Amino acid sequence: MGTQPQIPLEPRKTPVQARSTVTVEAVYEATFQVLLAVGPDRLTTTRVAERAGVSVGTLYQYFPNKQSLLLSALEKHLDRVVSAVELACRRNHGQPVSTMIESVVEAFVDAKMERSDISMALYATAVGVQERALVNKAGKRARVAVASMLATAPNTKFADLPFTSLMLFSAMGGATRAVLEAGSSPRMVRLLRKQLVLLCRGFLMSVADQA
Amino acid sequence: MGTQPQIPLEPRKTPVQARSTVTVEAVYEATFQVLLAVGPDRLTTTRVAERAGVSVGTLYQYFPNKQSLLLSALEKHLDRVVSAVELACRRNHGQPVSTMIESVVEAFVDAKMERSDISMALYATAVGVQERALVNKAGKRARVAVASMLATAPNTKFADLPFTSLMLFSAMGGATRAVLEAGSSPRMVRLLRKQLVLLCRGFLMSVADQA
DNA sequence: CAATGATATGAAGGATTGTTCAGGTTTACA
DNA sequence: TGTAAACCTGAACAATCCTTCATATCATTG
Repeated sequence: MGTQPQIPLEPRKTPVQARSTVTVEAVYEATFQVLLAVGPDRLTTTRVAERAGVSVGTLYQYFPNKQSLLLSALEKHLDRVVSAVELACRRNHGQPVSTMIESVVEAFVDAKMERSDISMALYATAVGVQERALVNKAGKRARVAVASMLATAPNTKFADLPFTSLMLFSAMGGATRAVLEAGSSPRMVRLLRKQLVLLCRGFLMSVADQA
Repeated sequence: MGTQPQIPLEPRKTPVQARSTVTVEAVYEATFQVLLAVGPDRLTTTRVAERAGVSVGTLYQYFPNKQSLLLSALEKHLDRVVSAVELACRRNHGQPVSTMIESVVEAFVDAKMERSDISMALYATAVGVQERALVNKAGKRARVAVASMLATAPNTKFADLPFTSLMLFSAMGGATRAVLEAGSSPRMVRLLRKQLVLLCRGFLMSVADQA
Protein backbone atom coordinates (compact mmCIF):
# COMPACT_ATOMS: atom_id res chain seq x y z
CA MET A 1 0.00 0.00 0.00
CA GLY A 2 2.43 2.73 -1.08
CA THR A 3 1.62 6.24 0.03
CA GLN A 4 0.77 8.24 -3.03
CA PRO A 5 3.24 10.93 -4.03
CA GLN A 6 2.13 14.17 -2.52
CA ILE A 7 0.58 16.12 -5.34
CA PRO A 8 -0.95 19.50 -4.68
CA LEU A 9 -4.73 19.55 -4.68
CA GLU A 10 -5.60 23.11 -3.88
CA PRO A 11 -6.51 25.58 -6.59
CA ARG A 12 -3.38 27.01 -8.09
CA LYS A 13 -4.65 30.50 -8.46
CA THR A 14 -7.72 32.26 -7.12
CA PRO A 15 -9.77 34.27 -9.60
CA VAL A 16 -9.54 38.01 -9.08
CA GLN A 17 -11.17 39.46 -12.16
CA ALA A 18 -14.78 38.80 -13.09
CA ARG A 19 -13.65 37.13 -16.28
CA SER A 20 -11.88 34.30 -14.53
CA THR A 21 -14.67 33.79 -12.02
CA VAL A 22 -16.93 33.06 -14.95
CA THR A 23 -14.30 30.73 -16.37
CA VAL A 24 -13.94 28.71 -13.19
CA GLU A 25 -17.68 28.40 -12.84
CA ALA A 26 -17.93 27.26 -16.44
CA VAL A 27 -15.26 24.65 -15.78
CA TYR A 28 -17.19 23.26 -12.83
CA GLU A 29 -20.37 23.09 -14.84
CA ALA A 30 -18.57 21.47 -17.74
CA THR A 31 -17.12 18.91 -15.36
CA PHE A 32 -20.59 17.81 -14.31
CA GLN A 33 -21.80 17.67 -17.88
CA VAL A 34 -18.86 15.67 -19.15
CA LEU A 35 -19.15 13.35 -16.18
CA LEU A 36 -22.77 12.68 -17.03
CA ALA A 37 -22.20 12.43 -20.76
CA VAL A 38 -19.20 10.15 -21.01
CA GLY A 39 -18.56 8.88 -17.49
CA PRO A 40 -15.54 9.27 -15.27
CA ASP A 41 -13.21 7.02 -17.24
CA ARG A 42 -13.44 9.02 -20.42
CA LEU A 43 -13.47 12.38 -18.70
CA THR A 44 -10.38 14.20 -19.86
CA THR A 45 -9.18 17.65 -18.98
CA THR A 46 -9.24 18.58 -22.65
CA ARG A 47 -12.85 17.52 -22.98
CA VAL A 48 -13.85 19.50 -19.92
CA ALA A 49 -12.04 22.58 -21.18
CA GLU A 50 -13.66 22.25 -24.60
CA ARG A 51 -17.11 21.96 -23.10
CA ALA A 52 -16.42 24.96 -20.90
CA GLY A 53 -15.35 26.94 -23.93
CA VAL A 54 -11.80 27.55 -22.76
CA SER A 55 -8.46 25.97 -23.50
CA VAL A 56 -6.78 23.29 -21.43
CA GLY A 57 -4.11 25.69 -20.34
CA THR A 58 -6.70 27.89 -18.72
CA LEU A 59 -8.09 24.99 -16.77
CA TYR A 60 -4.63 24.21 -15.45
CA GLN A 61 -4.25 27.73 -14.21
CA TYR A 62 -6.92 27.16 -11.57
CA PHE A 63 -6.55 23.44 -10.93
CA PRO A 64 -3.10 21.90 -10.55
CA ASN A 65 -4.28 18.58 -11.91
CA LYS A 66 -7.27 16.55 -12.95
CA GLN A 67 -7.90 15.06 -9.55
CA SER A 68 -8.03 18.39 -7.80
CA LEU A 69 -10.69 19.45 -10.25
CA LEU A 70 -12.86 16.46 -9.41
CA LEU A 71 -12.20 16.80 -5.71
CA SER A 72 -13.14 20.46 -5.69
CA ALA A 73 -16.34 19.74 -7.56
CA LEU A 74 -17.23 16.99 -5.13
CA GLU A 75 -16.40 19.09 -2.10
CA LYS A 76 -18.53 21.93 -3.34
CA HIS A 77 -21.58 19.73 -3.74
CA LEU A 78 -21.13 17.89 -0.46
CA ASP A 79 -20.82 21.14 1.41
CA ARG A 80 -24.01 22.45 -0.09
CA VAL A 81 -25.98 19.38 0.95
CA VAL A 82 -24.48 19.06 4.41
CA SER A 83 -24.96 22.73 5.13
CA ALA A 84 -28.64 22.38 4.32
CA VAL A 85 -28.92 19.45 6.71
CA GLU A 86 -27.01 21.26 9.44
CA LEU A 87 -29.28 24.25 9.15
CA ALA A 88 -32.39 22.11 9.38
CA CYS A 89 -30.98 20.36 12.43
CA ARG A 90 -30.11 23.58 14.21
CA ARG A 91 -33.59 24.95 13.61
CA ASN A 92 -35.25 21.92 15.15
CA HIS A 93 -33.47 21.55 18.45
CA GLY A 94 -36.03 20.79 21.13
CA GLN A 95 -38.79 19.92 18.70
CA PRO A 96 -40.67 16.61 18.81
CA VAL A 97 -38.93 13.77 17.00
CA SER A 98 -41.60 13.71 14.35
CA THR A 99 -41.01 17.32 13.45
CA MET A 100 -37.28 16.81 13.40
CA ILE A 101 -37.56 13.98 10.93
CA GLU A 102 -39.83 15.85 8.59
CA SER A 103 -37.54 18.85 8.49
CA VAL A 104 -34.33 16.91 7.96
CA VAL A 105 -35.80 14.71 5.26
CA GLU A 106 -37.17 17.73 3.49
CA ALA A 107 -33.88 19.57 3.66
CA PHE A 108 -31.90 16.58 2.47
CA VAL A 109 -34.15 15.63 -0.42
CA ASP A 110 -34.48 19.25 -1.50
CA ALA A 111 -30.74 19.75 -1.53
CA LYS A 112 -30.16 16.57 -3.50
CA MET A 113 -32.90 17.22 -6.01
CA GLU A 114 -32.13 20.87 -6.60
CA ARG A 115 -29.36 19.74 -8.91
CA SER A 116 -30.10 16.08 -9.34
CA ASP A 117 -27.82 15.96 -12.35
CA ILE A 118 -24.86 17.00 -10.26
CA SER A 119 -25.75 14.52 -7.54
CA MET A 120 -25.77 11.70 -10.03
CA ALA A 121 -22.66 12.81 -11.84
CA LEU A 122 -20.70 12.90 -8.62
CA TYR A 123 -21.57 9.39 -7.51
CA ALA A 124 -19.17 8.34 -10.21
CA THR A 125 -16.27 10.28 -8.71
CA ALA A 126 -16.64 9.26 -5.06
CA VAL A 127 -14.53 6.25 -5.72
CA GLY A 128 -10.88 6.91 -4.94
CA VAL A 129 -9.30 7.15 -1.53
CA GLN A 130 -9.19 10.91 -1.33
CA GLU A 131 -12.70 11.24 -2.67
CA ARG A 132 -14.07 8.89 -0.08
CA ALA A 133 -12.26 10.83 2.60
CA LEU A 134 -14.24 13.89 1.54
CA VAL A 135 -17.49 11.95 1.58
CA ASN A 136 -16.69 10.60 5.02
CA LYS A 137 -15.92 14.03 6.35
CA ALA A 138 -19.20 15.34 5.03
CA GLY A 139 -21.09 12.36 6.39
CA LYS A 140 -19.57 12.88 9.80
CA ARG A 141 -20.61 16.51 9.84
CA ALA A 142 -24.15 15.54 8.97
CA ARG A 143 -24.28 12.81 11.57
CA VAL A 144 -22.98 15.08 14.29
CA ALA A 145 -25.63 17.60 13.44
CA VAL A 146 -28.36 15.00 13.46
CA ALA A 147 -27.13 13.45 16.70
CA SER A 148 -26.96 16.72 18.57
CA MET A 149 -30.44 17.55 17.39
CA LEU A 150 -31.85 14.21 18.46
CA ALA A 151 -30.25 14.65 21.87
CA THR A 152 -32.60 17.56 22.51
CA ALA A 153 -35.79 15.67 21.74
CA PRO A 154 -38.28 15.98 24.62
CA ASN A 155 -39.26 12.81 26.48
CA THR A 156 -36.95 10.67 24.39
CA LYS A 157 -33.48 9.22 24.88
CA PHE A 158 -31.35 7.26 22.46
CA ALA A 159 -28.89 4.67 23.64
CA ASP A 160 -26.33 4.87 20.82
CA LEU A 161 -26.77 8.21 19.13
CA PRO A 162 -23.69 7.99 16.87
CA PHE A 163 -24.72 4.69 15.35
CA THR A 164 -28.37 5.65 15.19
CA SER A 165 -27.42 8.72 13.21
CA LEU A 166 -25.29 6.64 10.91
CA MET A 167 -28.18 4.32 10.19
CA LEU A 168 -30.55 7.18 9.66
CA PHE A 169 -28.36 9.14 7.34
CA SER A 170 -27.06 6.23 5.31
CA ALA A 171 -30.54 4.83 4.82
CA MET A 172 -31.70 8.24 3.64
CA GLY A 173 -28.73 8.47 1.33
CA GLY A 174 -29.30 4.99 -0.08
CA ALA A 175 -32.98 5.48 -0.78
CA THR A 176 -32.42 8.90 -2.31
CA ARG A 177 -29.69 7.57 -4.54
CA ALA A 178 -31.94 4.75 -5.72
CA VAL A 179 -34.64 7.23 -6.71
CA LEU A 180 -32.09 9.46 -8.39
CA GLU A 181 -30.76 6.59 -10.45
CA ALA A 182 -34.26 5.43 -11.30
CA GLY A 183 -34.83 8.74 -13.06
CA SER A 184 -36.21 10.80 -10.15
CA SER A 185 -39.61 11.32 -11.73
CA PRO A 186 -41.85 13.78 -9.85
CA ARG A 187 -44.04 10.91 -8.72
CA MET A 188 -41.10 9.02 -7.30
CA VAL A 189 -39.67 12.06 -5.56
CA ARG A 190 -43.04 12.66 -3.96
CA LEU A 191 -43.21 9.09 -2.76
CA LEU A 192 -39.63 9.29 -1.55
CA ARG A 193 -40.32 12.27 0.67
CA LYS A 194 -43.38 10.68 2.17
CA GLN A 195 -41.96 7.23 2.76
CA LEU A 196 -38.59 8.46 3.94
CA VAL A 197 -40.37 10.23 6.76
CA LEU A 198 -42.19 7.03 7.63
CA LEU A 199 -38.99 5.04 7.46
CA CYS A 200 -37.03 7.35 9.71
CA ARG A 201 -39.85 7.88 12.16
CA GLY A 202 -40.54 4.17 12.46
CA PHE A 203 -36.89 3.53 13.07
CA LEU A 204 -36.45 6.19 15.71
CA MET A 205 -39.56 5.04 17.55
CA SER A 206 -38.09 1.55 17.64
CA VAL A 207 -34.67 2.48 19.00
CA ALA A 208 -35.79 5.19 21.40
CA ASP A 209 -35.90 4.60 25.12
CA GLN A 210 -39.23 6.25 25.70
CA ALA A 211 -39.62 8.04 29.04
CA MET B 1 -24.72 11.06 -26.58
CA GLY B 2 -23.21 8.66 -29.11
CA THR B 3 -23.85 4.99 -28.73
CA GLN B 4 -20.65 3.28 -27.75
CA PRO B 5 -19.06 1.10 -30.41
CA GLN B 6 -20.23 -2.43 -29.91
CA ILE B 7 -17.33 -4.18 -28.27
CA PRO B 8 -17.71 -7.78 -27.19
CA LEU B 9 -18.08 -8.27 -23.48
CA GLU B 10 -18.50 -11.99 -23.11
CA PRO B 11 -15.61 -14.23 -22.20
CA ARG B 12 -13.63 -15.04 -25.27
CA LYS B 13 -13.00 -18.61 -24.39
CA THR B 14 -14.41 -20.90 -21.72
CA PRO B 15 -11.91 -22.88 -19.69
CA VAL B 16 -11.92 -26.58 -20.47
CA GLN B 17 -8.86 -27.90 -18.67
CA ALA B 18 -8.41 -27.66 -14.92
CA ARG B 19 -5.36 -25.48 -15.44
CA SER B 20 -7.27 -22.63 -17.02
CA THR B 21 -10.10 -22.77 -14.51
CA VAL B 22 -7.54 -22.03 -11.84
CA THR B 23 -6.15 -19.24 -13.97
CA VAL B 24 -9.50 -17.56 -14.47
CA GLU B 25 -10.28 -17.76 -10.78
CA ALA B 26 -6.89 -16.28 -9.97
CA VAL B 27 -7.59 -13.43 -12.36
CA TYR B 28 -10.88 -12.64 -10.64
CA GLU B 29 -9.27 -12.68 -7.23
CA ALA B 30 -6.43 -10.51 -8.48
CA THR B 31 -8.94 -8.07 -9.89
CA PHE B 32 -10.48 -7.56 -6.47
CA GLN B 33 -7.12 -7.17 -4.82
CA VAL B 34 -5.80 -4.68 -7.32
CA LEU B 35 -9.04 -2.77 -7.13
CA LEU B 36 -8.68 -2.49 -3.38
CA ALA B 37 -4.97 -1.76 -3.45
CA VAL B 38 -4.70 0.93 -6.10
CA GLY B 39 -8.27 1.87 -7.00
CA PRO B 40 -10.10 1.66 -10.30
CA ASP B 41 -8.18 4.41 -12.07
CA ARG B 42 -4.83 2.75 -11.70
CA LEU B 43 -6.09 -0.76 -12.26
CA THR B 44 -4.37 -2.02 -15.40
CA THR B 45 -4.68 -5.35 -17.10
CA THR B 46 -0.96 -5.87 -16.70
CA ARG B 47 -1.16 -5.27 -12.99
CA VAL B 48 -4.03 -7.70 -12.61
CA ALA B 49 -2.20 -10.34 -14.61
CA GLU B 50 0.97 -9.85 -12.55
CA ARG B 51 -0.93 -10.19 -9.31
CA ALA B 52 -2.64 -13.33 -10.62
CA GLY B 53 0.72 -14.79 -11.53
CA VAL B 54 0.03 -15.03 -15.24
CA SER B 55 0.91 -12.93 -18.27
CA VAL B 56 -1.29 -10.32 -19.86
CA GLY B 57 -1.77 -12.45 -22.90
CA THR B 58 -3.36 -15.14 -20.80
CA LEU B 59 -5.80 -12.70 -19.34
CA TYR B 60 -6.84 -11.61 -22.80
CA GLN B 61 -7.58 -15.18 -23.75
CA TYR B 62 -10.53 -15.27 -21.39
CA PHE B 63 -11.60 -11.63 -21.38
CA PRO B 64 -11.81 -9.72 -24.64
CA ASN B 65 -11.00 -6.44 -22.94
CA LYS B 66 -10.55 -4.71 -19.63
CA GLN B 67 -14.16 -3.70 -19.25
CA SER B 68 -15.47 -7.19 -19.71
CA LEU B 69 -13.20 -8.31 -16.90
CA LEU B 70 -14.63 -5.75 -14.53
CA LEU B 71 -18.19 -6.40 -15.67
CA SER B 72 -17.84 -10.13 -15.15
CA ALA B 73 -16.42 -9.64 -11.70
CA LEU B 74 -19.25 -7.31 -10.80
CA GLU B 75 -21.89 -9.61 -12.23
CA LYS B 76 -20.54 -12.57 -10.31
CA HIS B 77 -20.74 -10.76 -7.00
CA LEU B 78 -24.17 -9.27 -7.63
CA ASP B 79 -25.54 -12.63 -8.56
CA ARG B 80 -24.24 -14.19 -5.39
CA VAL B 81 -25.87 -11.56 -3.21
CA VAL B 82 -29.15 -11.44 -5.07
CA SER B 83 -29.44 -15.22 -5.13
CA ALA B 84 -29.08 -15.27 -1.38
CA VAL B 85 -31.86 -12.72 -1.04
CA GLU B 86 -34.11 -14.56 -3.48
CA LEU B 87 -33.65 -17.77 -1.57
CA ALA B 88 -34.49 -16.12 1.72
CA CYS B 89 -37.58 -14.57 0.17
CA ARG B 90 -38.81 -17.82 -1.30
CA ARG B 91 -38.43 -19.57 2.02
CA ASN B 92 -40.52 -17.01 3.84
CA HIS B 93 -43.62 -16.79 1.73
CA GLY B 94 -46.63 -16.72 3.98
CA GLN B 95 -44.67 -15.95 7.12
CA PRO B 96 -45.44 -12.96 9.35
CA VAL B 97 -43.84 -9.71 8.21
CA SER B 98 -41.55 -9.70 11.18
CA THR B 99 -40.07 -13.06 10.28
CA MET B 100 -39.69 -12.06 6.66
CA ILE B 101 -37.69 -9.01 7.60
CA GLU B 102 -35.37 -10.88 9.90
CA SER B 103 -34.61 -13.50 7.28
CA VAL B 104 -34.00 -11.09 4.43
CA VAL B 105 -31.82 -8.79 6.50
CA GLU B 106 -29.80 -11.74 7.70
CA ALA B 107 -29.37 -13.13 4.21
CA PHE B 108 -28.37 -9.78 2.75
CA VAL B 109 -25.92 -8.80 5.45
CA ASP B 110 -24.40 -12.27 5.48
CA ALA B 111 -23.89 -12.26 1.74
CA LYS B 112 -22.31 -8.82 1.80
CA MET B 113 -20.06 -9.53 4.74
CA GLU B 114 -18.90 -12.94 3.62
CA ARG B 115 -16.49 -11.19 1.31
CA SER B 116 -16.63 -7.63 2.54
CA ASP B 117 -13.42 -6.86 0.69
CA ILE B 118 -15.04 -7.74 -2.63
CA SER B 119 -18.14 -5.74 -1.80
CA MET B 120 -16.06 -2.68 -1.13
CA ALA B 121 -13.79 -3.14 -4.11
CA LEU B 122 -16.73 -3.34 -6.45
CA TYR B 123 -18.38 -0.13 -5.30
CA ALA B 124 -15.61 1.52 -7.22
CA THR B 125 -16.51 -0.17 -10.49
CA ALA B 126 -20.27 0.35 -10.45
CA VAL B 127 -19.78 3.67 -12.10
CA GLY B 128 -20.06 3.44 -15.87
CA VAL B 129 -23.23 3.02 -17.87
CA GLN B 130 -22.93 -0.70 -18.45
CA GLU B 131 -21.94 -1.34 -14.87
CA ARG B 132 -24.95 0.51 -13.56
CA ALA B 133 -27.14 -1.48 -15.89
CA LEU B 134 -25.92 -4.63 -14.19
CA VAL B 135 -26.56 -3.17 -10.76
CA ASN B 136 -30.03 -2.11 -11.81
CA LYS B 137 -30.83 -5.55 -13.14
CA ALA B 138 -29.70 -7.15 -9.90
CA GLY B 139 -31.63 -4.62 -7.85
CA LYS B 140 -34.74 -5.32 -9.83
CA ARG B 141 -34.42 -9.05 -9.26
CA ALA B 142 -34.08 -8.47 -5.54
CA ARG B 143 -37.03 -6.12 -5.43
CA VAL B 144 -39.25 -8.50 -7.31
CA ALA B 145 -38.37 -11.27 -4.90
CA VAL B 146 -39.04 -9.06 -1.89
CA ALA B 147 -42.30 -7.77 -3.33
CA SER B 148 -43.70 -11.18 -4.15
CA MET B 149 -42.78 -12.33 -0.66
CA LEU B 150 -44.44 -9.36 1.01
CA ALA B 151 -47.57 -9.98 -1.04
CA THR B 152 -48.06 -13.24 0.84
CA ALA B 153 -47.90 -11.73 4.32
CA PRO B 154 -50.96 -12.71 6.35
CA ASN B 155 -53.34 -9.95 7.48
CA THR B 156 -51.32 -7.29 5.71
CA LYS B 157 -51.64 -5.43 2.42
CA PHE B 158 -49.27 -2.94 0.88
CA ALA B 159 -50.53 -0.22 -1.39
CA ASP B 160 -47.46 0.28 -3.58
CA LEU B 161 -45.36 -2.84 -3.35
CA PRO B 162 -42.84 -1.94 -6.06
CA PHE B 163 -41.91 1.34 -4.47
CA THR B 164 -42.01 -0.07 -0.98
CA SER B 165 -39.54 -2.74 -2.03
CA LEU B 166 -37.33 -0.11 -3.59
CA MET B 167 -37.24 1.85 -0.36
CA LEU B 168 -36.60 -1.23 1.69
CA PHE B 169 -33.81 -2.56 -0.43
CA SER B 170 -32.06 0.72 -1.09
CA ALA B 171 -32.15 1.67 2.56
CA MET B 172 -30.64 -1.70 3.44
CA GLY B 173 -28.01 -1.23 0.79
CA GLY B 174 -27.16 2.27 1.94
CA ALA B 175 -26.79 1.36 5.58
CA THR B 176 -24.76 -1.73 4.81
CA ARG B 177 -22.46 0.22 2.55
CA ALA B 178 -21.92 2.82 5.24
CA VAL B 179 -20.90 0.15 7.74
CA LEU B 180 -18.68 -1.50 5.16
CA GLU B 181 -16.89 1.75 4.45
CA ALA B 182 -16.58 2.51 8.13
CA GLY B 183 -14.48 -0.60 8.51
CA SER B 184 -17.18 -3.16 9.30
CA SER B 185 -15.93 -3.94 12.79
CA PRO B 186 -17.69 -6.88 14.46
CA ARG B 187 -19.43 -4.49 16.82
CA MET B 188 -20.76 -2.41 13.96
CA VAL B 189 -21.92 -5.41 11.99
CA ARG B 190 -23.77 -6.67 15.03
CA LEU B 191 -25.47 -3.32 15.47
CA LEU B 192 -26.23 -3.17 11.78
CA ARG B 193 -28.12 -6.47 11.82
CA LYS B 194 -30.13 -5.50 14.85
CA GLN B 195 -31.02 -1.99 13.80
CA LEU B 196 -31.64 -2.88 10.17
CA VAL B 197 -34.38 -5.22 11.36
CA LEU B 198 -35.87 -2.41 13.43
CA LEU B 199 -35.62 -0.01 10.55
CA CYS B 200 -37.33 -2.28 8.06
CA ARG B 201 -39.96 -3.48 10.47
CA GLY B 202 -40.84 0.03 11.55
CA PHE B 203 -41.11 1.10 7.96
CA LEU B 204 -43.33 -1.77 6.88
CA MET B 205 -45.63 -1.29 9.87
CA SER B 206 -46.04 2.32 8.81
CA VAL B 207 -46.87 1.73 5.17
CA ALA B 208 -48.98 -1.38 5.63
CA ASP B 209 -52.75 -1.26 5.34
CA GLN B 210 -53.47 -3.44 8.31
CA ALA B 211 -56.57 -5.63 8.02
C1' DC C 1 4.75 -41.61 -28.73
C1' DA C 2 2.91 -38.68 -32.20
C1' DA C 3 -0.21 -35.24 -33.09
C1' DT C 4 -3.56 -31.88 -32.06
C1' DG C 5 -5.73 -28.63 -29.44
C1' DA C 6 -5.50 -26.00 -25.14
C1' DT C 7 -2.93 -22.79 -22.60
C1' DA C 8 0.81 -19.48 -21.59
C1' DT C 9 4.31 -15.84 -22.73
C1' DG C 10 5.75 -10.86 -23.06
C1' DA C 11 7.85 -7.54 -26.17
C1' DA C 12 6.04 -4.14 -29.24
C1' DG C 13 2.51 -1.27 -31.61
C1' DG C 14 -0.73 2.22 -31.51
C1' DA C 15 -3.63 5.23 -29.28
C1' DT C 16 -4.99 8.21 -25.54
C1' DT C 17 -4.27 11.61 -22.25
C1' DG C 18 -2.28 14.56 -18.32
C1' DT C 19 0.48 18.48 -18.14
C1' DT C 20 3.63 22.25 -19.59
C1' DC C 21 5.22 26.54 -21.49
C1' DA C 22 6.38 30.20 -24.62
C1' DG C 23 3.97 33.62 -26.38
C1' DG C 24 -0.37 36.14 -27.13
C1' DT C 25 -4.64 39.14 -25.48
C1' DT C 26 -7.34 41.62 -22.12
C1' DT C 27 -8.04 44.31 -17.93
C1' DA C 28 -6.87 47.50 -14.24
C1' DC C 29 -4.93 51.66 -12.87
C1' DA C 30 -1.67 55.39 -12.20
C1' DT D 1 -1.93 56.36 -22.47
C1' DG D 2 1.48 53.35 -20.84
C1' DT D 3 2.49 49.37 -18.32
C1' DA D 4 2.15 45.62 -15.21
C1' DA D 5 -0.63 42.02 -13.87
C1' DA D 6 -4.22 38.91 -14.91
C1' DC D 7 -5.79 35.89 -18.15
C1' DC D 8 -5.88 32.88 -22.18
C1' DT D 9 -4.08 29.78 -26.03
C1' DG D 10 -2.96 25.20 -28.02
C1' DA D 11 0.78 22.61 -30.05
C1' DA D 12 4.07 19.53 -28.18
C1' DC D 13 6.08 16.33 -24.73
C1' DA D 14 6.20 12.46 -21.81
C1' DA D 15 4.07 8.86 -19.83
C1' DT D 16 0.79 5.28 -19.44
C1' DC D 17 -1.83 1.65 -20.93
C1' DC D 18 -4.79 -1.50 -23.79
C1' DT D 19 -4.34 -5.00 -26.93
C1' DT D 20 -2.14 -8.13 -30.33
C1' DC D 21 0.49 -11.91 -32.10
C1' DA D 22 4.29 -14.91 -33.12
C1' DT D 23 6.17 -18.35 -30.47
C1' DA D 24 6.56 -21.76 -26.84
C1' DT D 25 4.89 -25.16 -23.38
C1' DC D 26 1.54 -28.42 -21.56
C1' DA D 27 -2.32 -31.90 -21.69
C1' DT D 28 -5.01 -35.26 -23.97
C1' DT D 29 -6.10 -38.81 -26.99
C1' DG D 30 -5.68 -42.47 -30.27
